[in-house]
Amino acid sequence: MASVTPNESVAVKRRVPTQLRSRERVERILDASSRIVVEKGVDALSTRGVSELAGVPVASIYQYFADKDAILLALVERDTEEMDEQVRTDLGRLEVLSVESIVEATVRAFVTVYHRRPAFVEIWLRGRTNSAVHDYGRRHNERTAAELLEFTVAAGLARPDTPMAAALLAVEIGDRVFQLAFEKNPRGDEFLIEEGIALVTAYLRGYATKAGIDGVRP
Amino acid sequence: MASVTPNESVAVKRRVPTQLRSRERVERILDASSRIVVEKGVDALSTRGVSELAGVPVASIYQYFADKDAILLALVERDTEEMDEQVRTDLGRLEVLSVESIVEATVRAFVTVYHRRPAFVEIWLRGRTNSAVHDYGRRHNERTAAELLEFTVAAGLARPDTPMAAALLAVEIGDRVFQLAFEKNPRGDEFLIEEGIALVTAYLRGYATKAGIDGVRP
Amino acid sequence: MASVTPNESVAVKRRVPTQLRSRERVERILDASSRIVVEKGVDALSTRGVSELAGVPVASIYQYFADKDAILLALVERDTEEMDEQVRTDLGRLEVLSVESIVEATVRAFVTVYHRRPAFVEIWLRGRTNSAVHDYGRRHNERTAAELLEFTVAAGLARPDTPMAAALLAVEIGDRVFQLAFEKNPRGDEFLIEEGIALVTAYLRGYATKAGIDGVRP
Amino acid sequence: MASVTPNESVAVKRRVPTQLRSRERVERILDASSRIVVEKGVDALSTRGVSELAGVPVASIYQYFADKDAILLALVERDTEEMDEQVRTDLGRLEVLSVESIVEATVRAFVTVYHRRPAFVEIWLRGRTNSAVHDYGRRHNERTAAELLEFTVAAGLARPDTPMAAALLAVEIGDRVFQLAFEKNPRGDEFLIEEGIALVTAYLRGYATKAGIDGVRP
DNA sequence: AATGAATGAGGATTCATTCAT
DNA sequence: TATGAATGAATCCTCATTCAT
Repeated sequence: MASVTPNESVAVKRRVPTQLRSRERVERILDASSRIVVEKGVDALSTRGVSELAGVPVASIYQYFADKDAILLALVERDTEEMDEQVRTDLGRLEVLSVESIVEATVRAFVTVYHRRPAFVEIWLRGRTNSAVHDYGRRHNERTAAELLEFTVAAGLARPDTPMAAALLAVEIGDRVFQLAFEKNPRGDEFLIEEGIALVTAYLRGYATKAGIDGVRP
Repeated sequence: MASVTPNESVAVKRRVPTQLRSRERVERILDASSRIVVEKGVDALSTRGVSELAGVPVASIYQYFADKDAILLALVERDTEEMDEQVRTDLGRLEVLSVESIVEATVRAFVTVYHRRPAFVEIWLRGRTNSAVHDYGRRHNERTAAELLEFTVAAGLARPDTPMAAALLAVEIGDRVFQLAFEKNPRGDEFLIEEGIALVTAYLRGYATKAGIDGVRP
Repeated sequence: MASVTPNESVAVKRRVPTQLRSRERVERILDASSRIVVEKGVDALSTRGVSELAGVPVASIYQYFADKDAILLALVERDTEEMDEQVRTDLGRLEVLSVESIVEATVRAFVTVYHRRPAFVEIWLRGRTNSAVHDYGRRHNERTAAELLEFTVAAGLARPDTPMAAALLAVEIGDRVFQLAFEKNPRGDEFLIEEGIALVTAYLRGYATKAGIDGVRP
Repeated sequence: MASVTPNESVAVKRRVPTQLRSRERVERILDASSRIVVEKGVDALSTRGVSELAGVPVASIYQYFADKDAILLALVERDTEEMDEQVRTDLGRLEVLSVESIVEATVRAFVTVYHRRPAFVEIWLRGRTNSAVHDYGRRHNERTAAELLEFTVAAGLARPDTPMAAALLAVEIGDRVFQLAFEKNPRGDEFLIEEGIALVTAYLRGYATKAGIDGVRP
């Protein structure tokens, strides 16, 4: 990228910046895994299958991943990060902060990422039997709930005594709405998503302050 | 080995009506499967394992079940029937019919059966990766939603134009509340169950008639 | 073998007495294993190798043997039994009972079987790293020592207070003499065998009664 | 990263004499291998395991050792040398030279080293399936036997016509006594060791001169 | 109807070694 | 000299299902 003399450039062809090669291969493994998961489900993910689809020897997979679960986990992490980022961004853009606007923005952020990452839908919404993924999902939901709770309490939207379990329930319910909405429709059933927003909002209003219900400027 | 006349010997063979023997063996297979599922999870269900625990040769299992999924399905059906029966009974006993009382009674009926049938919890709430179970679950939820909708509309509690999807969403949300509530606590987390009832009730009120909100005598 | 009518005989062809087929296959598996062990050593024994050589699918091996160790063990047991039988027979034929004649007869019985079973030499004398075989060997040596001790004490050849550990040491030493004698020479180095007999006899004389040294009629 | 002049940087690289670095790394590799062998047995020795424990890249191991067997061999050589040294020293200190005193001193020297080097016990007494180790062991026993024979004949303790095979047998028997004595007891079973000394001594007396039996001043 | 026996296909993971840099 | 990366070949074992009897 920086100043590279032609000579070096030629050299590069022979040296094939090892680290780049690695990263590339990891990506190929993840992409292959992703495709398999999307097309056949989490249970159908096998090292051999990944190896064939990625064009990478089985043994080499173990150079980058400790075991099969690690692949799944990496897949989830990759998308999860993007997801969190999207939520943060979208929440940051809100012009009015209220329980409703926050729920809606969050849900929409999720939907955006689900659209962009079909594998995520498969793993996240359907593949959580795998205990690694399951645990990760549970922990992520807990983290999400905690962050949202903290955020809304700090912003004066949620009552300070709101139980963590309520926040978690809301997140989990949202999760299930997604599961349902993406069940048959890969784009997500719009009616269900809207109802889900309404449902969660209605539930959380029970823990909202007046500001949380009326809305405030950020 | 003892003194048995040939005739008796033959008679004995005929004595036990084949169909009865079959039914008994099917039960043993289901019971064994049930135990395995409860103790080790759906993925650990194997024909060999069932065979050993049930004391029935592997090959014989295929006399009664087309394949492994069929066992799981039969297991679910058995419990599901009991579940529906419980719901019907409990709803029949209600002294006041309202969205709230119906939701509560239904949820409580489910909890009752979950307590009685730990295998059901395992399969129903955790084992739905298996696509046979998953599909059955989805279909059962649809049936349940349809029946509840029909019932409440007929009773004048729900608005006639209530979309089927709303009823289904309510049922599915309830489902997830159970998943969550039984996640760590085998008796079901009471807070979550109560919040779930509140949550679903709040949501369904949006589709209720005045009677549905105020309550009526059955 | 017993009275078989021609008709039955024909039937046999179609039914291929299942049990016979099984036994035959087990033998083939054991023979194949035996060959591999003899030719390449215990560590080279692999399920795949056995499968190929025996012409039996890998999966089928597991029908007869719980795991790889079980094969080795079966191999050892098969030969071990023969070994014990040979010792018993040869001891029974002795015209004079003395420490010397017993040691000699026992050693010679072992040599006889080693000659007949080359695989046994490999497993027994070289392959005892495998812990299953090792343990079996250790236990067998203990049993052998105990039996010989009991026998000689009962016959008034060994002093009643002879410690078990001495008998075991003698057996183990004999074992090592065999290891050494068969190390390079597949027929067993005669000098070493003779010296071994002398050596063990000399050692055991320390625990012998007068009769044990002079010899008695059985 | 800190203030280092180019010259120093180069100097540092040169400062540590490559050969020293090598020797140090070889030691670390051997120490790591030793630990693995002691703790998990010879079969558990893997290049990766050694690499991790020694903090030396797998590939680098191949700079110092041709292959895995070479590591084992080096390990054995290292301890073997110490063993021989100990024997030489202890024999040199004897005040009376006789078959008995020599056997005893030799055995005790071995025991001393076994106590000091648990890895040696593991490899030498248990790990001789590995053919490299096995062969080395055999050769070492032969060398030991030859040296002892030469020494005792020269000292007039053993008859000049004593066959080499007898000396070797004695050494091998001693070897097995050790195997047996250290089998369960990591300190070596004292009864077995004593009996072993008696046993070997008794055997070798058959080849001793009068001086060898009565003893002489060195 | 019942079943012992058989098996193809596939599972994850490990390992010693090589090679390009 | 040193090494990160790569991999072919093997490892043992499990499983759902079929079929001859």
